[in-house]
Amino acid sequence: MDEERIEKLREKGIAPTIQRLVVLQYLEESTTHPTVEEIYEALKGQYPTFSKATVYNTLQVLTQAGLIQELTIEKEKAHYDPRPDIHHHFFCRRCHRIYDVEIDCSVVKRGMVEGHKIEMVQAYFYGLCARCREEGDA
Amino acid sequence: MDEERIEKLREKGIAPTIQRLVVLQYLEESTTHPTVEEIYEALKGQYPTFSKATVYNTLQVLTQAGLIQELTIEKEKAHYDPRPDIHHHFFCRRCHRIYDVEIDCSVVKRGMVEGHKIEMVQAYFYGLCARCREEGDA
DNA sequence: TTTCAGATTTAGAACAAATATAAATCAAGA
DNA sequence: TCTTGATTTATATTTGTTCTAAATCTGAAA
Ligand SMILES: [Mn+2]
Ligand SMILES: [Mn+2]
Ligand SMILES: [Zn+2]
Ligand SMILES: [Zn+2]
Repeated sequence: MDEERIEKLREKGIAPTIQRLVVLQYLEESTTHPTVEEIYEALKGQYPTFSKATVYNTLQVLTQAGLIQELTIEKEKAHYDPRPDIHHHFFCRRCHRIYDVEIDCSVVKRGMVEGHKIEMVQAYFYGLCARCREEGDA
Repeated sequence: MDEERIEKLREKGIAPTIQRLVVLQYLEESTTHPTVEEIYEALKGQYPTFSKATVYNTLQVLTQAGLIQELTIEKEKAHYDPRPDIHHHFFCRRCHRIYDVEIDCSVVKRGMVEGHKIEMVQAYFYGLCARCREEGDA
């Protein structure tokens, strides 16, 4: 059930509309850090009048509320992550998959770098992923 | 003199045209991690027929050659960094300044994370910079 | 129940960064 | 000097995102 999800939104003062619940559910069930386009394409069939503007609006609302986070790992388009906590990511240049990476960095924990107060962190590793490395070369 | 700069380009097989030298020099003398717009605005007066397309082309060539690097620290627009080596950055939400941050991360040094081969790294810290913190609050 | 007001959704226009295109210019070697 | 390929340039196009204004929905008040 999405009772949990409804509660999650209510706690942040966000009206739990069907559209918002569907976007949040899709994100939470995904592991790929999807883009707006991917979210929209996946959900538009399910809901006839569903609009891309709503996807943008919803993701903005959820991000601002700290329920999800936005990744700028690709220059061209934003990706979205159902996990709002600080964690790192790996982007494969071959298959374009985005992996979560579990590392804990002492600097992040300290909350300060060179006198600057850290409020958010994004760390992106780029290269060739394990899966792609096993297959063909380069 | 820009003899050094000419040599730098030649080593990478890049023809040292005036436009490329001027862009590279501007970048090397900057400390702000400028955008295409900023680079173009700063240089267009200096060179009458200078074009924004050339700035885009040049930055792409220099980035691919590994002479500079591109930062996706802001979703809206790319910033450019004369230092091609791995180092981290801090972005101030108040003044929008981008600071270099000198940290060395053991994961980066190892060159591997969870089976994925690391070829490049971008780590972005966001928050309130030292300068802004001293001044007004929030 | 009906009415109303504010929030939300929606379609499409507008915007901005970046890329693609094709003509003009340049530079080096024959 | 002529030729050829690389580079620059102006402009058009593309793409992701934001803005706008009308339509729709929802919940409270009458
Ligand atoms: Mn993640
Ligand atoms: Mn830097
Ligand atoms: Zn891969
Ligand atoms: Zn600041």
